[in-house]
Amino acid sequence: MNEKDLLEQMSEANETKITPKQAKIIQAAIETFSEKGYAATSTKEIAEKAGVAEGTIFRHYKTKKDLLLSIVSPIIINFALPFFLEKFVKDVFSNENSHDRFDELLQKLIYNRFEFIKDNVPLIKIFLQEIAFHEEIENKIKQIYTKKIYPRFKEVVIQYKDEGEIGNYPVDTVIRLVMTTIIGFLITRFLVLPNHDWDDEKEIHYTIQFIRHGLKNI
Amino acid sequence: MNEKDLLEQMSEANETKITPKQAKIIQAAIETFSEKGYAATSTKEIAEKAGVAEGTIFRHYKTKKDLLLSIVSPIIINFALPFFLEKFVKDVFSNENSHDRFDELLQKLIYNRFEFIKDNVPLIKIFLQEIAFHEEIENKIKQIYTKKIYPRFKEVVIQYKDEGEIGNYPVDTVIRLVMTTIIGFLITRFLVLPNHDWDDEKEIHYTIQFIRHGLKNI
Amino acid sequence: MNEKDLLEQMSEANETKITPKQAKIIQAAIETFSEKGYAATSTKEIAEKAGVAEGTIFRHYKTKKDLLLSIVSPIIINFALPFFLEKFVKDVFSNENSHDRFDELLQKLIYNRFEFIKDNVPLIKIFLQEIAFHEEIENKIKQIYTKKIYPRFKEVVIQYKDEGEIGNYPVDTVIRLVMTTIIGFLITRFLVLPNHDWDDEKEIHYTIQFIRHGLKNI
Amino acid sequence: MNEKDLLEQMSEANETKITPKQAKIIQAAIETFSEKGYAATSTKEIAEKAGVAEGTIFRHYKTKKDLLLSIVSPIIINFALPFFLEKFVKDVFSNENSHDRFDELLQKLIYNRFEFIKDNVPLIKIFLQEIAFHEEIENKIKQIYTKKIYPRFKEVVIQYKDEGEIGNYPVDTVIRLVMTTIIGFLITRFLVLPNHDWDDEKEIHYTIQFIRHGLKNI
DNA sequence: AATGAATGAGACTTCATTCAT
DNA sequence: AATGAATGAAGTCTCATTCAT
Repeated sequence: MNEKDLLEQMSEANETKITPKQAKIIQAAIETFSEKGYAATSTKEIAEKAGVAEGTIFRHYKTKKDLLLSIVSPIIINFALPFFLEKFVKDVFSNENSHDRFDELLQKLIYNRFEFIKDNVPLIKIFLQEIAFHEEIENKIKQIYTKKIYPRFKEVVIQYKDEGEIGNYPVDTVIRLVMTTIIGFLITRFLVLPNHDWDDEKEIHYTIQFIRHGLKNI
Repeated sequence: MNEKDLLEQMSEANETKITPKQAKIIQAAIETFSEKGYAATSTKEIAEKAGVAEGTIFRHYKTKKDLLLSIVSPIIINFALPFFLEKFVKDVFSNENSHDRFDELLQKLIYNRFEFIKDNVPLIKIFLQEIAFHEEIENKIKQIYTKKIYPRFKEVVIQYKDEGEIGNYPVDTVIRLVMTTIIGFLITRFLVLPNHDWDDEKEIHYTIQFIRHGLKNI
Repeated sequence: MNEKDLLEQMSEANETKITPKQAKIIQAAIETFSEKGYAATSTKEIAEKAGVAEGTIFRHYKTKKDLLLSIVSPIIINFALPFFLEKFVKDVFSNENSHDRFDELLQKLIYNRFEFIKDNVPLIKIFLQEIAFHEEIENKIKQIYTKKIYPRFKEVVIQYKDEGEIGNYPVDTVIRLVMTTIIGFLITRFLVLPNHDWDDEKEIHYTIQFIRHGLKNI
Repeated sequence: MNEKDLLEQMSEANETKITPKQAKIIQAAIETFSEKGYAATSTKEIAEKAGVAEGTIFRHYKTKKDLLLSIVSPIIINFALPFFLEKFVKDVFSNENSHDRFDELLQKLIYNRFEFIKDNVPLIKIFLQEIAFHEEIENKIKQIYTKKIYPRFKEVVIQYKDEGEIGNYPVDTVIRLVMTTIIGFLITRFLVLPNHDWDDEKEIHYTIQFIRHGLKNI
């Protein structure tokens, strides 16, 4: 059910089929926005990189900002995707051994988002740069966070606190610490030092261990 | 000794005394860059907000970018300030009880940076936004990190590993996890949710506990 | 006889039967040109208002200006229509009582044009706006005026001067005063104050009286 | 007293002294707007004709429309100028012979406006073209008409009706007929047939006679 | 030191028109 | 006949920077 909601939200752009030139425009825009930032990118530049007349951009997107939003909006939803799925919460309670389940959850969460970001580095870059300056983006993310991500996260954290996997931290603090650590890792990995010689599996393993030990009461 | 180096580096602007108009320009630039981003801010806007003629800006700063750098450069150094001080490392080894010393170090580190950011939110905002697009800034920070911050941090981590305060993580991973957690907290606290009702002391306490437990071997 | 000439001139468009889409285009064009002026109206806007694709307009009219002329040309002829008819002059001399005849003529003239304009306000608006900027329109109207309207008008005025209904004004001055007063009334009535609470019959009556007394010698 | 009001209203633009380049821009804009119409005139064209960089136009006028309004607004007031003066009404009642006074009034009115238009043909052209499309202009003229011109005109007409110079027409009809005739003459003289070989004095004389006889009861 | 008029390059956007479908 | 994607020229406007005062 929720998945349908998702698809509806996502396919605003898809309803009108994308022409090849339009695809090239999007491609070029992502590249350039990501490299130079939205404000410092000219539509002329995008047009040239896309091999299209400048006017063509404005056939498909009323304004330059429209183009930005049509690029950024989908990632917000896609990034939050796992939290939309019923499975997410169910999975958490499926295994008998709570300890292993927590481990598994963190692993899934990280690997999932890891793969997603890996395939969308430029988009993530644009997204992170532009949240600060466009209310539309900020609002959308806030809405998705408070309505979808936060409540599910909370449920799960409370469950693990009850089972003793998480120590006596306030729920919100737990969420903050977990998200901060995961997002921090991903940003370091893909944006700050993408060219560093990473052993991803090991690094993810350490990160999970860090979180799990960090949250445990002694 | 090092402190003198620092001041020298910092006071490029101070050598020629800052006129009142110039101060207003800097003030206005910080405000506007922070709100709208460097590229989306016009010098006209800065001039208006500063109550100055457009030309006056260019009397003090050759280009708009010059103005940006004159604002951003000092924060890089200031943020790294504690690591420049000899005291930093010495302190680490002063206390007999290694456990308490580690706690104290983390506390000092966080409180220090906490106060600094608290007083410089708009500057930090500008800084974070613009590293991505200006090589000058990126290079400066990389240089300071690799020459000043990283080596000291490494020394300390190794010491605590020897003393058993930190478990069997690779040094670089430890540094990453610690920095990520601290910076993540500060960004959440001051940029993502500045208006949230924070109990700073408690939150800092939890964050330190999280780091310490997270790094410990079981 | 003359009427046939007229129709021929008018039905340039009619020869190729007007399709429903074309009719909608004309309708939309009249509306928009009249509201915003020719130069400020975009073909896109016309297409949208007509519920037609942009390209469709150019299937029927080679250029935007073609569309304008196809709209404006007919009104020139239609407005001058009474003067094309033989009847017009004949009527003038038909009645025995010259005084009543003059009255009747003015009445017919005004009522005729009154009804015509009433049914074509937007077209008249376009026409008046665009004469100033399009030589084609200006030339067409000048030609019709000098060849059809002016000579007939002159004949009539001379006749009434002979009969003593019009005083010792130069013929051209008489024509100017009469046209000015009639056109002035119609423009005031339909363009300047269309929403005023007009008692049309009375107002026309006064206007005729004004003209007749104004032209009479004392 | 009223004259001061007038000057205040007029000198909005004059408060900030006009630079030579700005004067050239206004000059060029009047010429081009008058020839091709506002919408069909490009700022580039104005800049070229003025010998100025295109950007200079926008230093002085925020938008192209601003430029138009700064040109058109003064003529509205200037055209209505006589009606602002106390003298206007006083004069009307000064002469003992009401017949001569009415004649004199019409003469003054026409000659006054005649000279004004003679010196401002392009401006009048712009004004007439653009009232239809810009609410700002329409509102301003409506306001001045209803507050300044109409009430004075009414006073005068009533007075002359009392004295028997004007017959049994409704006041509003009288005003309409007089204005229509005068404005109609001026437009014919300067806009419709400016190159005709006019004997202005004679034509004005006839026009006045036409109005006076037209308004008189028999 | 400060001003603000002026600039030319270039920004985003609109437009009439064409053309393959 | 009709569409609508695509275009390139042109339109309005913004911008960082210069320079005479």
